[in-house]
Amino acid sequence: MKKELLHIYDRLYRYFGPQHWWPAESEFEVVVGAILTQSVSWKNVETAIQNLKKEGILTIQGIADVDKGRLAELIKSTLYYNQKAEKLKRFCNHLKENYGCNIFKLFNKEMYDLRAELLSIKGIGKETADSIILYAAKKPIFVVDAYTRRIFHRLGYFREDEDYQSMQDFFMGNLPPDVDMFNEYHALIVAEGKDFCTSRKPKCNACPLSDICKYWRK
DNA sequence: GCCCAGGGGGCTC
DNA sequence: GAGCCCCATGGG
Repeated sequence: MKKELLHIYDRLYRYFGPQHWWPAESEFEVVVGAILTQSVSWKNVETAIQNLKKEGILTIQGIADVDKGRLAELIKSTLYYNQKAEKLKRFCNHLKENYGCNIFKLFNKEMYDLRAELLSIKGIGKETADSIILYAAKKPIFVVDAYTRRIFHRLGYFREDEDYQSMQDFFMGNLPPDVDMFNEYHALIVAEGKDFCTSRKPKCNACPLSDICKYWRK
């Protein structure tokens, strides 16, 4: 199993090349992006991040202090903007109240303590928490998402409705805990999902995994 | 006009 | 624990 997973990783890496995730200028910007990208394409997030930078409030203090309606306006491109404005404020207030706005004090925690604390903040679920842990805190947790489920279901590893935790356990139980590899693997899965393993009409003939995919047997 | 994109929470049973 | 609904932009 380990060899199979590493083989798939190698295939994707050779095809797509390094993905350079997470595109952000700071650890805090990763967190903001992780919340804003919930159920929306990254393009929409970039617009919002630029707005926050222009406004000069892409800081913990800045978001904690800005008017909630104003914040919602600035991130309007990211869908569910009212809820996301609340989420950003909740996270920043948590950092302000417990860590004096120093995100690294939070990130210094042991990985699973950090995960539990992130999950306790309303608006941060498993995928968002794990993205923060891997891409901002740089600890070796495997991020799972809808693409992961779809691709590995079609490859024959998961059921169509496989739950998050069992998918994460599967990867973490069969791969060495390597931050750089986990970083690339998740990003490569997203690239594969976007370009080939799409939900409606998968482009199987061009897919770098088609010859080992159960879904493509015609 | 439709569908879906780098989800999460809340509610019911 | 599963099954539903809500949130509410932008690109193809």
